[in-house]
Amino acid sequence: MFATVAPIATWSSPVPPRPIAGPAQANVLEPLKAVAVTVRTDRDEEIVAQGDPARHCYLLVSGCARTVKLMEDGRRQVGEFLLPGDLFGWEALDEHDFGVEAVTPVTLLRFPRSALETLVDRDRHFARQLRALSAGQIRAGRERLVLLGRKTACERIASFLLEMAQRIRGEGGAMIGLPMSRADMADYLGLTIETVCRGLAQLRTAGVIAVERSKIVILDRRALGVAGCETVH
Amino acid sequence: MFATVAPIATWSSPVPPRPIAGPAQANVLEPLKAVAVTVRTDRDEEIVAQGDPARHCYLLVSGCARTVKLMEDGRRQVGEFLLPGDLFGWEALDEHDFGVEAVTPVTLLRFPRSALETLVDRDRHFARQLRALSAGQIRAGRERLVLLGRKTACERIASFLLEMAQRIRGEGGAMIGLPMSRADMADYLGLTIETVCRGLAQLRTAGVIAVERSKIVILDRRALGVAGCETVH
DNA sequence: CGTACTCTTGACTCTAATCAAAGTTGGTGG
DNA sequence: CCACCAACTTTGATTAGAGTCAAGAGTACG
Repeated sequence: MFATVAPIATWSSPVPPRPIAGPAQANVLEPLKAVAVTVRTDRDEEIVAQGDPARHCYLLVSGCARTVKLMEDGRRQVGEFLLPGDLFGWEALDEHDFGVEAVTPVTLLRFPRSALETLVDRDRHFARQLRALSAGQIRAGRERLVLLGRKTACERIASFLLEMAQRIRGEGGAMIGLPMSRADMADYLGLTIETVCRGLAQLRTAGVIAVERSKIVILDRRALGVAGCETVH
Repeated sequence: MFATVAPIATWSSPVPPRPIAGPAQANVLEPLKAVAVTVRTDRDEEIVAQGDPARHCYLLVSGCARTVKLMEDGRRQVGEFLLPGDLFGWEALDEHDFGVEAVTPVTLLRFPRSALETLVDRDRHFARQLRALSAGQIRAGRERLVLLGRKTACERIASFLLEMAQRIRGEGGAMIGLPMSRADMADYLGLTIETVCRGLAQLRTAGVIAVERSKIVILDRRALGVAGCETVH
């Protein structure tokens, strides 16, 4: 079925906030790479434990990771999904408030937070990029507040799919391969696994998307935007 | 009743992330004050409209304000409450994604975002402070994600009271005067007015707090922390 | 003193969670 | 290569927590 679905459209929306280490920016991180250690991790392995002393920062090179906060009774909230080029941990104070776990096998660069501090003080250009990164994080966080505080289950799911479609940007067209399980999606969206399934089913029935496990095709981007209460960008 | 309630305790928790313009830091903003305009606004007046071009930043001097996102159908999410010393708007890209409204009559300093950019580039000390501020914002935002994504109504309310108690730090003891209405609290916590009332009533019945309109006394801080799922700091 | 507003409480509804069970899929080993 | 197993996903039935609707109480203000 999926092999026969033609690419529907290329994105007309503006470029998403670009990761700090995207192709065009890779050079600004060069000084850090000198002191960086490459780390490889298997699926579901822990990269940073919640509460770890925050000595290091991480730059995700390949794969997908999730940041996680676990409550004492086991309730779990996924903070964000990290994709290649995403930086984690520079904003820690004394310790990492969220843990980091591999969603797929991942490769990361690990370097001391002090190295980042030094670079920021020395390199005005890098400092500006880091500022832009912070601003993007803060704004994205606020968008999540609206999602978690005021959107319905189905709206959250639609918004999530749009976000992922923008960020993953696979080879061809509107098909996206979601690296994370339904459980991860649920904990990201403040829902349960079952509700995520039902929401996807509802969007499928409405003809907005096609779903097959982790592969999702956006059939009607406009309708998905409406379903997610995303004002047209 | 409230006049007879003795102060219960002083806070034993660590200092909260300090606003950038608190007494000790006031000096670093001096260069900005030269180009700043003082703005005064009445209760419920709009200070920044959602979607305004982001030419200015604001430093709240006195009173309380809320940042607000309105969805097309009228659903509302309060992003944060701004208290004296809080900075708003530096993180905007092209436009302010949230509006700002006065909760009480407020005084603010308004200055061009470009002035902040300049200061940041020139003053390493200030840049570091701004970085600390961003980091604090990001961490606070993540805490909110857990609150909105995974906590029950009553837990959200308990967490909120603790946050406000820390930030407002009134003259005497455990009594806090909340400047915002139940509606503002509800939109901050992703709840309805009625649910906020019921949650407060529940905490009152449990003997954890005393409530009278906007005046709230924390009778049992430990129990409130437990009710809010706040791991002991 | 009256009016308008906010807050509180009650009754009922509805969305999403929970509990339960039946498909799917992919990986492993025979 | 195929069968089996464990994990994940999907769907269904029921429950619970928060939302909605409604009415009344308390306050602040003119």
